[in-house]
Amino acid sequence: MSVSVPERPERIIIGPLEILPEEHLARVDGHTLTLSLRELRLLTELARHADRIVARERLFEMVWERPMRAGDRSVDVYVRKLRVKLDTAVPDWSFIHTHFGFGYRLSAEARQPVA
Amino acid sequence: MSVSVPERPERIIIGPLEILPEEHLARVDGHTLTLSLRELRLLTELARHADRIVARERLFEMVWERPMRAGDRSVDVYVRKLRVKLDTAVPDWSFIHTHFGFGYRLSAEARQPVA
DNA sequence: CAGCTTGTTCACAAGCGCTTCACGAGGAGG
DNA sequence: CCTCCTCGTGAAGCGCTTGTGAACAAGCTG
Repeated sequence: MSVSVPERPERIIIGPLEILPEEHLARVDGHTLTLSLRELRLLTELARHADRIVARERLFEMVWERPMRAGDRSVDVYVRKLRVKLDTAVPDWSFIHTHFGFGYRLSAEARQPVA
Repeated sequence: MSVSVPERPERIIIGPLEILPEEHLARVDGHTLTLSLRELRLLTELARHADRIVARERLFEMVWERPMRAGDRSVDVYVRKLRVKLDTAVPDWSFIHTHFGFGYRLSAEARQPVA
């Protein structure tokens, strides 16, 4: 049997980004993001593996909970949705980085100040 | 039969440079480098032979997994790509050193402070 | 039923990686 | 100093991967 330990709610912090998966909530630099279920789950899984590269297939399996069909572009499409929302909220940070041929990596990186 | 030993992932450290081949990841001084497959493999092989000179032909065979044709300049081209990326990330260190007529050697060396 | 949101899928545009060339600079040896 | 060979460097061509906008269907709400 399992003894239930009173677990504190998961709370992930990546630079100015804060995610509370149980609360379906993500904030960045004060702003609360309006994310759909898929968007939040994708962001959460990326955040749980922050600073590491996560393969598309792995991301898909974690978020969609089924194997990814070859050629499925869903992950890309949702990465884009997240990028747009994050970028709108905090234009001077970039979070989701593409690793060509491998997958994506979430890291908070300050962006070049505008010239 | 074989007893499976839980192997820890390979992790190579050369001064401020850290390489995690299985994760397709290399960091230097905190920054995650954006490397292509070839770049990462070349860097990995150089790093596995750190502080020793590795002949072009050997490098080519380890990275490309086929014999090198005479006159092939691929190794040089990729060495350059790595140098540019490393130098952009940490300008005050130099890593890949040319040994004329022999090959290349990876060592972390502090560079002259700018005049 | 009409209007909105989410999720999925397409098709095209854009970008990136790999390879190969070409030319110039830099060492080595006479 | 001259010549030959090695290495540094920039760029073009091709194919494949990723970015992006939009259409379409399903579900929810008033």
